[in-house]
Amino acid sequence: MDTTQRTDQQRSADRRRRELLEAADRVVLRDGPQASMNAIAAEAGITKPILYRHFGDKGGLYAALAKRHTDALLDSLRAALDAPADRRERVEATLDTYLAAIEARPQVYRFLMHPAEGSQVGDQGFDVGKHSAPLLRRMGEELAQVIEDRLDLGPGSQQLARVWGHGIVGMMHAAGDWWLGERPCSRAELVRSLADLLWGRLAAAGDKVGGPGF
Amino acid sequence: MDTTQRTDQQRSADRRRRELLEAADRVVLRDGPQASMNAIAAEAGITKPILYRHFGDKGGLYAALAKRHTDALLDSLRAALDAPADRRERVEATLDTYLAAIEARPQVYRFLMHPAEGSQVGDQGFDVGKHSAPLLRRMGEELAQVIEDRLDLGPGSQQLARVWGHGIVGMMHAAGDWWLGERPCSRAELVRSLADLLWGRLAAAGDKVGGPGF
DNA sequence: ACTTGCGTGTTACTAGCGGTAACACGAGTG
DNA sequence: CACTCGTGTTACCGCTAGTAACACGCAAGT
Repeated sequence: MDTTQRTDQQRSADRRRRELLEAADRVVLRDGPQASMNAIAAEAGITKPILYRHFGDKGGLYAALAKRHTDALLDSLRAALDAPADRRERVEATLDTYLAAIEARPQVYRFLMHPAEGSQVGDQGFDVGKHSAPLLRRMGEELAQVIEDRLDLGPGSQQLARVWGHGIVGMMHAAGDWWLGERPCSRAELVRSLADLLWGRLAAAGDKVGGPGF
Repeated sequence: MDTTQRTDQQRSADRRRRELLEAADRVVLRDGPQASMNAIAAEAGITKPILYRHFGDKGGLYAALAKRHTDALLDSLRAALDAPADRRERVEATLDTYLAAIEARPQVYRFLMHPAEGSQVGDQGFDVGKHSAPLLRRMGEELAQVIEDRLDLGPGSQQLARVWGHGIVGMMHAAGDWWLGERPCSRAELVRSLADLLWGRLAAAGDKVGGPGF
């Protein structure tokens, strides 16, 4: 009841929670996102109700799990975005950081973005649809803030920055997802191609064959 | 055994299949993607095993359901992409077509892209993660083909076109998703902002405040 | 020392899901 | 009349998320 005791208990609970999260991480990374609560509990050496006491429901556990990876990724992206270099270099560094992250830990990435990847039957996997969006949204909003803070876009800059933030994040995400699956080129080439796209090479390219408006 | 009879039966089966798909469509659009096979069967006025005989499993039914909407969307996108106009106009028309589609039928869109949106408990919803990707991939590949066919990109054009195809589709998708949720601006403004981004306005913008490399 | 409370853990259960086996009716065919 | 074959059903399995109810241990209060 007194404060010190409460603190002790709280600490112990926090440690337990961390242990449970680490166990969940192992299972999810091994079995994919359709890992059952039973399996996670077993990995942690305890039984289901304890998991539910700590995380409420499966969504809660997933959210806690996702937050760890999400925060880590966002931290490294912020670092790349804040590096002292010119704009194109920073953009390329940020793209490369993101791609390096998903390349280094594809299981984590697939867990965050592609929930029911390995599922085939019952499929009560995590409903990541609900939770992967937040990651993309957070990245979009953060990028929008950076754009608005640092670029002079004239009137309507806030709205423009937000559109661009979400659009660029989506571009990075989709291209990265495709690249991770097919590996059609090196990471550096992908980064360069995307930066070229953002730098207007699409508009600047010439037409290939003659045609009316073409 | 004879051909006419087989044809009759096949026709009847196809009609039945269409009816079932329409019933499934109604249920999914009403109950969200976590609609149960039982509910779909009930809406169609039959029982589960018939559904399974027609579609194999839940994924099969979803795939058939998704294919209808996906094909329709891709058709209208192709039309916009092929319109006789200059490049920027075509890009804007395509973006606008996509956004108009998701704006007009947001339930369909959310079903295709955000599987477990309304789920809260058991959540054995469709695993759209597995099936939404194909839509984005198809759009990316088609766009890549168009880009490669019509633009003169110099050496490495095929790879560049594919990166751009998937990247642009991802940009459109993410921006559209965000826009559909928050409606921060009109559709036309969004289209214009995205086209501006593709036209290199990000690179062309000036810095806002003085700084070393900034 | 005895009881009271509380945190931690368990077993045993419910409700609902996807999916399937086994059976039943109806129509055309030898 | 028997025989198949398509269409439909009921009744079940195994699995899941999530929950009640009970049991141990340990510190505090009297």
